[in-house]
Amino acid sequence: MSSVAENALEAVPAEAGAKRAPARRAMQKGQQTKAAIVEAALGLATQIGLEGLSIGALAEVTQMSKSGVFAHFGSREEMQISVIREYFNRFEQEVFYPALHADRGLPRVEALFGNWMKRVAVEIQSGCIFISGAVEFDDRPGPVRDALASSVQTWLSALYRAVVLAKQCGHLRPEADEQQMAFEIHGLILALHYEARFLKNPGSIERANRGFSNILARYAITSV
Amino acid sequence: MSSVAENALEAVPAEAGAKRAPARRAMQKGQQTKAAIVEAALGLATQIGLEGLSIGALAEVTQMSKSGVFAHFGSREEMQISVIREYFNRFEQEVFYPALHADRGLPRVEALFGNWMKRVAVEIQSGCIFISGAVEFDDRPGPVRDALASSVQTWLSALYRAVVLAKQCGHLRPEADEQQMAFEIHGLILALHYEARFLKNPGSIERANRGFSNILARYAITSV
DNA sequence: TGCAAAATAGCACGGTCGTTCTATTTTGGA
DNA sequence: TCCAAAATAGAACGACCGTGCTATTTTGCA
Repeated sequence: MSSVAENALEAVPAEAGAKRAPARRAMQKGQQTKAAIVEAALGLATQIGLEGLSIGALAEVTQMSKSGVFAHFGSREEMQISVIREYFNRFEQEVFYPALHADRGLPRVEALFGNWMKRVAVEIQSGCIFISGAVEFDDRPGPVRDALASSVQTWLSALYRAVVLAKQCGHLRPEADEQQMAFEIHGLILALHYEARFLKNPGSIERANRGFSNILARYAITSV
Repeated sequence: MSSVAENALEAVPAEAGAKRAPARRAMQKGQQTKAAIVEAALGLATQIGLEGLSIGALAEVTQMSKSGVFAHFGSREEMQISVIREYFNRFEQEVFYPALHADRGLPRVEALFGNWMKRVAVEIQSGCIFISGAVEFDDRPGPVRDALASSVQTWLSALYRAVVLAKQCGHLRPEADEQQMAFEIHGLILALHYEARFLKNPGSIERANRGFSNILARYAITSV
């Protein structure tokens, strides 16, 4: 077995107690509002970053009072963490779970990368919290950084385990280094985001896809 | 010839007029102070980002008054741009120029990457303005973004031209795509910065170096 | 050495920030 | 329908922000 975290993509704990509501009833008014706030915050955060988020701006967008918004979280940090959780959940739904329908091994790795690419292609316009947040919090310890880092690690570990599985299935050369391969894939996504979103270089998406083909050509068994 | 900017690493103009001082005399007091402020600002900006820079914090660090600091720039944006210029100059001195001593072709590409790696290895602790700034300003048009983007483009173009030269020297396979190669190299640097600085994953430097070897193995002529 | 000019300080302004405290309104089960 | 509890609003706070204005100090050539 691998030396990396076994527990997959269910890391982030569920909302700390969750008010002990009678199991499963329709959402209370408060939670609906909170969900709407988080939704709006997510939209803002992808564009201007987690640090750019402010209670005041959020209140304006949601047509509420500052204190009304604030009361749902108790602190700005908790609000940021809620946004990270929501972002992570959507990432999971959009990128990770659908890829599980692909066959174990190389097909699943390709599906993971493909879904990731689809998402990043959209995020060229909207922005990506995992990338902007990493820069904002790489030097700032605290619960927000922890939530962010654990979300990212969970996803990267899932990718890594898919690669390990591919090797176990005999789809990769025996000398292939799984961590190395995951690292190089990560680099392609980051270069795409950087060059397309910041530099606005055209053709970045094609280059990322070609880069992935190159990686496959290096690590995969060519003729089976 | 290539379709990318011909003019190399001397882009950023020299301080707008430069006060028309009688040619070359010892630095006036004001310029010394300004240099000291920029130096301090550079240290702050690499850690907390260009957006994290504040006149007040800068005044505290340099033991000056807010207005004293402010007067040297006239606006916060101009101060940020000064920092970008200084960062670019040092990057040039440290990464680009020394590599010109290497022979044209693959040796020079290797030197560029090697110097870049040396710098990023340090920046795992201190931070990199080209990376954090890209995230902070990818959605914020204006002179700061322009200064940043043009600095980065200048450097990436220099790298690209070195790759083109390598191909012209016959060091690369004829089917090698120079833009593609530069893109993949950029990805390695970004992945290194992300995984080492934010995630604190050990072994990232080695992985970036191995990634570069893999790229060379793909694009370079193996036996000459 | 004197004196204009440059550099720096001090202070105040209007604005935004997160947060707290205290009403007021709304909700939903008994 | 009533009423406690939950949700929301409103106002105020201290802190920091960039910037403009006016002294005051320092500089460096004549």
